[in-house]
Parts: sequence; structure tokens; C-alpha cells
Amino acid sequence: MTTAGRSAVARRRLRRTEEIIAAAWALAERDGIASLSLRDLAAAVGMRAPSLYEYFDGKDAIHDAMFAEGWTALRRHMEGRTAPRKDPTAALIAGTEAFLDFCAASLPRYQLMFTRAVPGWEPGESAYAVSQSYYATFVADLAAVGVVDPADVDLFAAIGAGLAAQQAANDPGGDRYRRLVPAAIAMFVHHLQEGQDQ
Amino acid sequence: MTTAGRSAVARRRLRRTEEIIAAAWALAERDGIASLSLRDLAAAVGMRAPSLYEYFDGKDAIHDAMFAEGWTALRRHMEGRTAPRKDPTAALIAGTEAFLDFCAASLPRYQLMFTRAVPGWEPGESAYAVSQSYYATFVADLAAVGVVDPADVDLFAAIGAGLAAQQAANDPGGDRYRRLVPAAIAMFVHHLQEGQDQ
DNA sequence: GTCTATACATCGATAGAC
DNA sequence: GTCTATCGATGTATAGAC
Repeated sequence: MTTAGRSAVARRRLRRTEEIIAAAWALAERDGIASLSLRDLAAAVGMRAPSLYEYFDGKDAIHDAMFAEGWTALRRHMEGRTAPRKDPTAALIAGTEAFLDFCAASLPRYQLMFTRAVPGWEPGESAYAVSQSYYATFVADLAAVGVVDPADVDLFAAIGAGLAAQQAANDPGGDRYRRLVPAAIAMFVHHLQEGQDQ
Repeated sequence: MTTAGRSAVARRRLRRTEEIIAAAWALAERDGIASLSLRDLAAAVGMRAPSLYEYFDGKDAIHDAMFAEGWTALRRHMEGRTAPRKDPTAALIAGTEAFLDFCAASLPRYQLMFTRAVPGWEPGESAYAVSQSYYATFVADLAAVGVVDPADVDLFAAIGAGLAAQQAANDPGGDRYRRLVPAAIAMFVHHLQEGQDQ
């Protein structure tokens, strides 16, 4: 670092950077995550396209920042909603419904985080690390309610991913799949108990 | 129709059209479904880009044709694999494994059919009708093994979609989620039986 | 440090010659 | 039916003013 993190210049730069990402989300909501244009994005914050390169190395870096911000937002959204309750079933239902709500809250954010909707882009190493950090939390939360078998973790993740994908694809804005969560979790918990019997 | 369906001109035109779609799949396998270029596609069949407009109204129409062909291929792939067997569980396992194999056989085809990986494109009316026609078959096959509650149909579809999505995203080419199919189906069938008891 | 101006390659699509 | 020429838009990158 050539400048102190709290200098006026650095603060202004950080504020500009956050402003650019916020404008990028707004444009993604309007035009779709894959239609993000650097010219439009620059115009939205009162600049011309090349000036964005002062803040980001290019479009990929902007997608990386949005991706990392999405996973940070998911962690914040899930905090306090996955704590063990009276029974594991209640905790898993609450967590899964919270996850589906997060996915439904922003289609472009869901597409950026969970699908490969941006052609030619994959999250960079540091952005990917943010998602992996959340996955470690996810695994720990499951272990706290007794889900420790890796196969069960994968199955649970697949159920959540499937409900989110179907909700986004077949009933955006509705609750056709979200309302299946209690039955799906009851089904999953029963499967866990069957395994314990053996 | 200004020409008879079996005229030499019409046959040649149909052959060319099929040749273009086949080349489009080959390019999609190589470059990704979202990176399909009309110039490259035209070159692959010995033409220049504008000539493609003699056979398709544009890039969207080419994606429509690929989408419809994908659903037709899925129907053909599933035929004979979803017939009722000794027990519903065996039929559902066979059908789900066949579905996952179909999805894994071609990543660009999976992305075109089930995700929104092509920016700015949605299947047109007639292409969408092909997918809806398959969905009717899917519902009928489930009814044949005793799955008639729409909520159960949606839950089963979500399980299959989730396994396919996780397999494509986290373990392409492997079987990390495909090998969960027997446990997932046993879990689902047990859920069906629980419902009958009530 | 920050920005404007500009050049470059590639994309989907269209007009019009033949 | 196929082509050349071309358009407008895009992402990337560099030069240079201030």
C-alpha cells in the first residue's frame, strides 16, 4: 500500500468503487447480468468507459467484485437463521426458506452466483475463495444439526439448489417451490433417521 | 408452402438446415453455448455469415432450433427407461439416472435447455411448446408409478434438477451426485408412502 | 491520479449486387 | 442462394491533456 487505508484519497477511491458496483447491480437488474455494458456502467456513475479501468482491471474484475459481494451478502442473510432450534427439522426449514428467499430477491445475483450466466467469465481465485469460505460455514451449520455424512450434505445441497433453480426458472416471483420446503425437509430428515437405524 | 415438401429443392434446404444445426452443436461443445458466432458457424458449413439468414431468421432462431432438438433428444433418450418395473422405486431410479446421464452427456445442451446461459435469448413459442410436450410425458410417466399429487411432481422434478445442476457445477465428468440417486429416490418414495398413511 | 479521445477487433444484422 | 460491403455496438487498450 502506498497510501494509508484511511487517507482522504483512499476513502474517496473506496467510495467510488462501491458506487460502481452498486450501479452495476442496478444495471444488471434492468438489463440482465450478462448484458452489463462498461459504457452504460460508466455513464451511470458519471464517467466514460475507460475511466473504469482506474478502479477495476476490466469487466471480469467487476464481475468478480459482484460475485464476492453476493456471497458476503448470503453469509449476512443466513446469519441467525440457521442456528439449532428445538429440533433439526425447524432449523433446516428456516435455513432453506431463507436461502430460497435470498435467491428470489435478485435474479441476476442468483444467476451470477449459482449458474454460469456470464459468457466467458469464471470467478477469479480470490472471489472463488469467498464462496468457498461460505461453503465451509454451510457444512459447519449442517454438522451442528447432525448432518455429517458428506453424501447427506451433498443431497441436502442438491435439494436446495433444485428448489431454487426450479423457482427461478418456472415460477419467478411466486412460491410454487418455496412452499414445498417443509415437506422436502421432512422427507430429508426422515431419510437421516432411516440411516441411523442401520 | 410454395414448394412441395419432397421436392429436390426442399430436400436440399432441409439437409443444409440440419447440417447448420449439427455444426452449431459442435461449435457449442468447443467454445461454449453462449460463444456461438455466426461467422464461425457459417465458415464451418462453407458459407459466409449473411447466408445463414437464408435458413434461419437470426441467431435466436438457431438457438430455438437447438433447444427444440434438445428436448426431442431427451424424449428419445428417456423412451423405454421410465416404464413401470417390478416396483416404482426401480423405475424412478432408472429414469433419474437416465436424466442425469443425458444432462452430463453435453454441457452446452444442458445449459441451453435448463439454464438461461444464452444472454438475451428465451425460447420462442414453438420451441417452448416442444419442451412443454415433453413435460406432459414426464407427468404421465410419474402418474404411471403412482406419483399424482402436483406437489410431489414438483418435488421430484426439483430433486432431479438439483442433482443435475450440482453435478454440472461442482463435478463435471464425475459421479459425485449421480451416485446419490438411489438414496434420493428411496427418500422420495418413503415420503410418498408417508403421505398415503395420513 | 483521473479523465477524455481514440484506435482496434469482433459481434449480429442489413442492403444490395450478381 | 450467396456474396461483398457496411452499420452500430461492444470490450479492450493506449496516448496524452490537466
